[in-house]
Amino acid sequence: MSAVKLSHKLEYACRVLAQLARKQGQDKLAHIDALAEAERIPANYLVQILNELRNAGLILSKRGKQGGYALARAPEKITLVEIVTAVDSELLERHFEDQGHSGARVAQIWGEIGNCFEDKVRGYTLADFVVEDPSEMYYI
Amino acid sequence: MSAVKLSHKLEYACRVLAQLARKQGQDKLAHIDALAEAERIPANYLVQILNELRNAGLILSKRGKQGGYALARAPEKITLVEIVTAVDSELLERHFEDQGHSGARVAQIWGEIGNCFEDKVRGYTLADFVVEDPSEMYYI
DNA sequence: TTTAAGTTTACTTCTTTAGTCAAGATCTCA
DNA sequence: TGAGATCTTGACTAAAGAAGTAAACTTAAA
Repeated sequence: MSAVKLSHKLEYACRVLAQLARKQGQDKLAHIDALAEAERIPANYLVQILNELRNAGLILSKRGKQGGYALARAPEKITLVEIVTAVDSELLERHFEDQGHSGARVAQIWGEIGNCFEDKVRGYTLADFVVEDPSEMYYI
Repeated sequence: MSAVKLSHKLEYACRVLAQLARKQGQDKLAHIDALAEAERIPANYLVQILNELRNAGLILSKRGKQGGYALARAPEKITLVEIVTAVDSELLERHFEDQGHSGARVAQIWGEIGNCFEDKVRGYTLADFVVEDPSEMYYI
C-alpha cells in the first residue's frame, strides 16, 4: 500500500474530475484534448482514465461531432471513495497474510489503520476539489 | 500509495519485530532461522529485512557463534512510524505533481488525508503488537 | 582451528505503472 | 450522403519495483 504516495493515475483522475466539475452547467461538453491541456495530463493516457471513470458511472460521454465528456452527477454527490475505487481500487483493499505467530495481530492493527484511512477518504466529495478559496480547505 | 494494502516487506517487518518483542528479556539471542520459521517468512528474504531494521537502529545483532538478534529498545519505545520508515519509507512520503488547474487543491486534500494516516500510524507502538488478549485491540 | 552465526552484494523473475499507438465506431452537419 | 470530428477499444512497450534466491565474506566462541 502506498497510502500517501498517489499513483499518477489516481492523481490524474482527481484532477480531470475537478476540471469537469468546474465546467459543470455549461451546455458544451469537454473534449479530451482540452482536459489534457488544462490538467497537464498525457492525452493518450487520459483516454484510458476517462474510460474507467465512465465505466464506473462517474462521467457521461458522447461520441461524434459535438461529443465530449461531462460529470454524471453533481460534484457533491461524487465521493472520493468512488473515484479511488474507479481507477485504483487496490488502494482501499486489505489483504494481509495472517501467517506466523504474529500474523493475526499485525493484520488487526493494520485493519484499524485501514478503516481510519477509508473513513477519511469517504469524507471528501468532488465538491471539495473545487472550492473557490483554497484557504477554506484547512477548516474541513 | 497503497495505504491499506501492505507490502510483504512491511508486513514481514512487523511480524518479526513482534516476535522479537515476545522473546524480549531472555538472555539468548534469536536466530534468523528460528524467526523465519516462527513467522513463516522466507529466511533469505528475512536477512535483508533484519539488515534494514538494524541500520535503522530498531534491533541489535551479534555475529559469530552465540550470535543473533534482539530489540534495541523496549517495545513501547518503538513506534509503528519507525518501522514503516525503516523498511518502506515511501509509504509515508508525499509527492504530488501539483500541475494543471487542479493540481494544488488535489495535493492539498491528499496531504490532509496523508496527515491523518500518519497520525494514526504514529499512535501505535510495537507493544500493541504483543498484547496478551487480542480482543483488547478493539478498544485502543 | 573449526564451526556457527550474521553481513553484504549481486542476480533473477514477475508484476505493475505509465505511456504509446492505431484501427474502429458513431454522431453531426453541410 | 459523406466528411470530418470525436470518442472507443485493445494491443503493445519500456522502465521500475517487489519478492525472492544465492553465494561469497566476516566475525566470534568453543
